[in-house]
Amino acid sequence: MTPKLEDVAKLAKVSKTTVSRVLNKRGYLSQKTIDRVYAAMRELNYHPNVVARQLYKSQTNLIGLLFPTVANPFFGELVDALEKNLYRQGFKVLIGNSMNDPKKEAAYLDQLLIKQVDGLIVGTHNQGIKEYDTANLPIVAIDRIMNADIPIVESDNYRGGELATERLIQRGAKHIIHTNGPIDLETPARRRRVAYEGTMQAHNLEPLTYTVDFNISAKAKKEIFEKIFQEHPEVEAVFAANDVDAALIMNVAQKLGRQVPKDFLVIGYDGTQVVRELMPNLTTIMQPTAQMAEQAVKVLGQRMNNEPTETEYILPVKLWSGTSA
Amino acid sequence: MTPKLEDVAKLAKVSKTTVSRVLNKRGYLSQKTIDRVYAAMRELNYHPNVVARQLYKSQTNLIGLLFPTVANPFFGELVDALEKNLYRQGFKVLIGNSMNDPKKEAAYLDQLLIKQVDGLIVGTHNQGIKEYDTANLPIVAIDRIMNADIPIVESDNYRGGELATERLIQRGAKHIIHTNGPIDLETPARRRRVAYEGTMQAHNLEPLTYTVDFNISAKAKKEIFEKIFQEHPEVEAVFAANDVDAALIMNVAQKLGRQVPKDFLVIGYDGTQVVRELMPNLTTIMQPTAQMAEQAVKVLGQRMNNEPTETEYILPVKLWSGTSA
DNA sequence: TTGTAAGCGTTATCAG
DNA sequence: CTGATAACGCTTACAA
Repeated sequence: MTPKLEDVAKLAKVSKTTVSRVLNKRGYLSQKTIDRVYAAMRELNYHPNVVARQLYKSQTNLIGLLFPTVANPFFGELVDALEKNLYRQGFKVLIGNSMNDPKKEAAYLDQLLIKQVDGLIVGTHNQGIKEYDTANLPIVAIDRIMNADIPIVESDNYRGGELATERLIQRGAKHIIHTNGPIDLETPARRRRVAYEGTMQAHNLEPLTYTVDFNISAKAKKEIFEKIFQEHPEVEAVFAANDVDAALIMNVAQKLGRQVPKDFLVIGYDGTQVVRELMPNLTTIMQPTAQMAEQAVKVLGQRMNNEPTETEYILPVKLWSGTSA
Repeated sequence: MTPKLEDVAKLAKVSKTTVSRVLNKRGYLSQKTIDRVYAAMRELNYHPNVVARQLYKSQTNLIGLLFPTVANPFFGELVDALEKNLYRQGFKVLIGNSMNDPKKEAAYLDQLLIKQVDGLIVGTHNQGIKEYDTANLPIVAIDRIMNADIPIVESDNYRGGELATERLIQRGAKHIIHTNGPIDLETPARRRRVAYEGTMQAHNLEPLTYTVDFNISAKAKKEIFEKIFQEHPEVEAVFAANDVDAALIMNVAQKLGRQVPKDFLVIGYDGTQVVRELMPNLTTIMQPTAQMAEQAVKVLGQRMNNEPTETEYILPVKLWSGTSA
């Protein structure tokens, strides 16, 4: 079996306490003892058992990350940034891709709450999971409204909606359609819809929002987008809920003979690095993923130390100016 | 503090053993006792402490995933699929984005080997990390050669290289350049280079491979790609190491006045779902991420049960036929 | 059908 | 400077 502290102690002819002291560099120790212990460790290829340590300290140095799926570039980039920040602080990352399945999310939660992690960062879109309320655990939400106790880190969705809409108007479009998630979801992304509608009205234009569930397949989405063109042949521009949707819309538009940007404009949302590399011509609103991650980790740290925090952190967005709008 | 087993036992007026039995549905118990215990649990909002259980069982039900970064769509999709499969088997996932930093990879390894995880799935590109050799832990590699003890799951890189090269030749290109990672890395992706070179020679064409480090920035990559056109103005097609590189190359080509596919062809590699949605016109080789994930998890399971496994699993690739080549 | 007690591998208190 | 020993919260022989 894997050697334990006791084996090292025996081999080095010292007590367990001493080995533990060497391991944690605590207290006074003679150099001779230290050397003997290290030698014994090497000889046995000893590695301390983290779980035993976790039990005693009742902390795991693990942070849970609950997101829809890292297969989506936005969440992939965000999770990557979170991991980087957490690693720097000595935390490792336990990841759960709830994939919009409330059952899976609740199951994860149930298991993570159980002292498996020291904290949680949540960015899923599911609603009404009651476990969050009784969760006796520091939590931070990213782009998701949970309950009054849980601080939110988000990008400036209102400004993003405004920027996108203004861009399309400024480019000469009048019939502009917006796609967004279900209206009943209490997500900050809803503010984009509000911004879009407000900006349209301020310009005496008629807002029109299509609801597109994010869980559905690309094929189903495309059908909805085709309907947009059928039901509103006058449409000149679309402000999409995210970049993948924007790409799908461009694709549909081109199939229907619309040329971008000559007679149809598209603007996306998220603007991750990968998407900017794959489609540099797609005009989009960039969410500041790096700063969001940094802020979330910082706030989580404060929560874990019982320091006070704000309830909401709003980070600035930027326009990525391509040729699609 | 959070309630423990003992508190539940006291409240229900039974022993710790009984509570544990109820919790694990083991042995014979009277319904009355069961009900009393459940009631007590609810009253205290009790949740068992996983770490204590982990210590006793000396297993964590955690699997470590070591990959370069989930911000890259290929690894994002792969990690997503791995998580899905592992979750189904009752495992949770601890993730490490080594980001091509050998120090970080070694540090992760050091900590994960320490009884923190029950198994490891590795897909990083770093070389020469000796910890893997002494690792007393079931490991499976994805698209990476580690050492003789560690089974590899990969897609059919040779066939992929062949398919891509043949496609370009069949489309009429003669001056075809291939980009690939450093030749000294013992990665299965090297077989693509071999396949490319073999296929070219079989058609009496001269192969030419440019080495492009994957860790470098998009900007640095673009400079290398520009050099391709400068140094080889006769180039008619590029078989890129991956889809992101393919996109960058297309971008550079267009900036230099080359029209795709009229006078320049590009074929990518990976063919993840997101990329196919964003750039449906990009011809590429699709790696079977879902099957690779499933196979890796299956093999890891066998390893963990000390069952014999093959040393190599090669899964079939497919061509995604776009318009870029 | 239920309980007692030992043990999982650490750390920390206290004594020397 | 070093060593017994209890404790972290759970599971499981073994006993009753």
